[in-house]
Amino acid sequence: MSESKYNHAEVEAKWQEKWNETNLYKQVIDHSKPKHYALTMLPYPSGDLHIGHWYAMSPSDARARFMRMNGYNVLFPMGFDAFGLPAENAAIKHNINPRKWTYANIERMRKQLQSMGTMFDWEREAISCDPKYYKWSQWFFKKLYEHGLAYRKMSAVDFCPSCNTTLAREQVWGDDRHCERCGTPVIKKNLEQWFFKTTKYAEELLDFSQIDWPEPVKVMQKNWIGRSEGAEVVFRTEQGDEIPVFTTRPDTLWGATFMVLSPEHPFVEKVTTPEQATAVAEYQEQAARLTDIDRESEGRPKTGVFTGGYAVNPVNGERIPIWIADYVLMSYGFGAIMAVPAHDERDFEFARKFGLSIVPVILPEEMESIETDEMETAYVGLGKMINSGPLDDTAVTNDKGRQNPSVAAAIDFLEEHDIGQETINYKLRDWLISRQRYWGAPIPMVYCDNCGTVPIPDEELPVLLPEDSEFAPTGESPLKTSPSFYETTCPSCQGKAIRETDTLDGFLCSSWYQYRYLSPDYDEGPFDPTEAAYWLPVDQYTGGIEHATMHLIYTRFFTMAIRDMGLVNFTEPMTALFNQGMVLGPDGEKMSKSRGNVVSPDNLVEQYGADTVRTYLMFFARWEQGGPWNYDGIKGPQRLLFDVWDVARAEYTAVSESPSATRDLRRKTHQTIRKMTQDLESFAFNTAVAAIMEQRNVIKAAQEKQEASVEAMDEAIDSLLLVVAPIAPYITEELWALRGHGYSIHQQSWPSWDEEIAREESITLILQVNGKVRDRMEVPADIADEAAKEAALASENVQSHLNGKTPRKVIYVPGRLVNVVV
RNA sequence: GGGGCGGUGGCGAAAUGGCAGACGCAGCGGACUUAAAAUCCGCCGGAGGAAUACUCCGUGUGGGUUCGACUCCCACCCGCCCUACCA
Repeated sequence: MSESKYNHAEVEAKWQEKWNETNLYKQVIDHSKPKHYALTMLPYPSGDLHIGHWYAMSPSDARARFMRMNGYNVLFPMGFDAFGLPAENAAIKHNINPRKWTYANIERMRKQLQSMGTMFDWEREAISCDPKYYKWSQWFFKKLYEHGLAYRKMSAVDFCPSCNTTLAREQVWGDDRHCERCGTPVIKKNLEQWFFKTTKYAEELLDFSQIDWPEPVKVMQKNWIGRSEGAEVVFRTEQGDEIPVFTTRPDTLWGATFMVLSPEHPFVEKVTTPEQATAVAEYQEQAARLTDIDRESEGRPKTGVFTGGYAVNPVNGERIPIWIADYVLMSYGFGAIMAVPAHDERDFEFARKFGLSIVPVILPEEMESIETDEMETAYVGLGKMINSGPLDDTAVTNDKGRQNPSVAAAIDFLEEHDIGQETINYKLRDWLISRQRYWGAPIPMVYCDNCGTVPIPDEELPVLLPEDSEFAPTGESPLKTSPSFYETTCPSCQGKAIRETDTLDGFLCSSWYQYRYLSPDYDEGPFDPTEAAYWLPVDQYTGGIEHATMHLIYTRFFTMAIRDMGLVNFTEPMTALFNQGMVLGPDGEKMSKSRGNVVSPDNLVEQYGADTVRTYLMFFARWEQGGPWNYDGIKGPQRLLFDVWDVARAEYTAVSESPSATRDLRRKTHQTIRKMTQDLESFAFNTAVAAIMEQRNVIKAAQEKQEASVEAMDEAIDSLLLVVAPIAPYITEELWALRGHGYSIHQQSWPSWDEEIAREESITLILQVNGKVRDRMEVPADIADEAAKEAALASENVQSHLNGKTPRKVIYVPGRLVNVVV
């Protein structure tokens, strides 16, 4: 049929050049069209693009192209999240300056991204390690500081002894609490660190009413934020120090028979008696040596030491011992608990082990009395309060917080007596943003003996990374090796001062990249307000679900914070989100360099061409599902595109034209347009490709038979090219031109369908008896209810399965089936 | 322990509560070819059956709702991922 085969290398090179020359993908403000800001998560420039990048980006690109053909003015930018650990570790390994290494990678990856045939507007590219970018990351840090959202404090942080750096909570992985990068078990270390007050927005972050995000992401964020309703209760030591605790069960307060402090609790030294000092110090040392896995694994027997000190239970004046134990974490609540062994498993185990007293204060409904000695485990169920003075007999239900009568009564009691109050506690912690690393944006602060902590004035931004610093980790911040960097003068008093030598967490840079894309060269502010007014917020975000609890919380927090500064006028950065699944390695495991199962697309792209690889990636799995990589099926999409090439170039004549053949072809054509529209709208790329294949099959058969009209064939081919264009942009552009249409196919309108033409004339009616298929027959699609039922009862097979019984009920499901019930 | 996602042919998968397996891959048989590749035609969940007649079984397991369940409900098993002594 065709003389020349499709040469993907030639065609792709040709159109890439033409697209560049003609600025086909330049995206500018156009008030005559509705805007659509399509955003896909930007990559780390840590090497080459792997198949996962293609899997994430080419369907996103197809969606953006689809929106453009549907009349939207689409912004679809790309950039590089170029700061942070992955880039730096790789640079260290290759013994080359992180900047040179990063930019070399960016060069390569940008080419690979272009070869993918994406419609990215490269004039909007933003690179987070570029001084003109991080100037504004630093500016935002200052803004957060000025608005009381950034503070510095001494803090025990997760520390990787191998990478020599602190880690964010999110960078500590796995059951054994290991370093995300190198797998080394994490230890604790105390350092002075900068934090952002993410907790201030904990409540608002729980409100998802303004966003159309996948349910799993919302649930994961909700769990991550971890809201608990309860009470803060102030206990007092015998020395008179106040020790507040958080509890979700203030109704068990009368059963608090001892207190437990975290070994790192600041009051430990104060409450410890001289006799116990040695034991306490030893225990603290031992706890500090343990990694969190050892401390936090649930099956591990409880350990702890008595401090010798006592506190007073504020509700009943009981003198209760104060212990320290590593099952109490400094990082949650107040780092101290009231222990109610009768009604908490952990406290029960601890009390039994160390012979501490157990006082039940909840009587289970079905019991007359509850005896401590007979308890084999803590009782966590419902019942009524006992041994609780004025609150005795209050009902205890399973409800949370004030919904529970006993909790409500206890809170009222606390507040009346001024010993505590209702509180909500969150698992969410403030965002630690200090990094003892070279490859990040320097934190723009100086420390002056006279003036204290002073921000760098705006006109002196950016604080540039020094070139003369060591960048390999030494345990100290690398910038401490550069006196020319840290020795400075105080912006306030002009006296000698020292710069902050830590750098910003890369997640800060990626919290606002969607804003920098608007105007990557703009220097009057972080983004051009004119661009922002038109494009923001992001209409459709796409990316992996693995970012559910870090990036996607950070960027929401960031946007809420800058909204409160008046920098933007919306709350949510991304209105809609779609999560694609992950392409796993061929072994079914997550791809990683350490596992050696990373798949490069380069060979495939060379052999099959970008269009085929794109089409295959969209076909090979449900997009939100992903799965283990294999390319066994790539021949399918390859044959599909070869066939498209052949049918679109065929000289077609209708040898024996028949109206019904024409009608059949047109019906399938319009059905395909409808299906493609619905599927691309809903990210169902795999069934979209299947629909193209069906249309291909129909067109091939029609060309064979030569019965459909030339007009119907032209319509079939042209609309096929249009609906395939977002998926396979090169081959369709070439064929569009070969068929004599104007440049470019990607600027055409999405084809519309006619329901009348798409409608089926006849259907296969399924005939069931008692829900089992017994016969089927071709009937007109618009068959009436009665006619369908009659036809069903007339069927021999149906009659034979009725065994002479009288139908009790006959159900007709229009267009589908008749079910005869006996 | 908590949470999320999933379990359908040899494989990837499809299916507003309505014909389970669309669309592909691989495989098998045939055509073309000196041969292979490519291409084309046919078959392709299991069992019985000469059969494109028909029948039975079949979407992790067991129940339930329904005229009808891959789909909804309850209980459980398995796999993957996240989280975890969260007071």
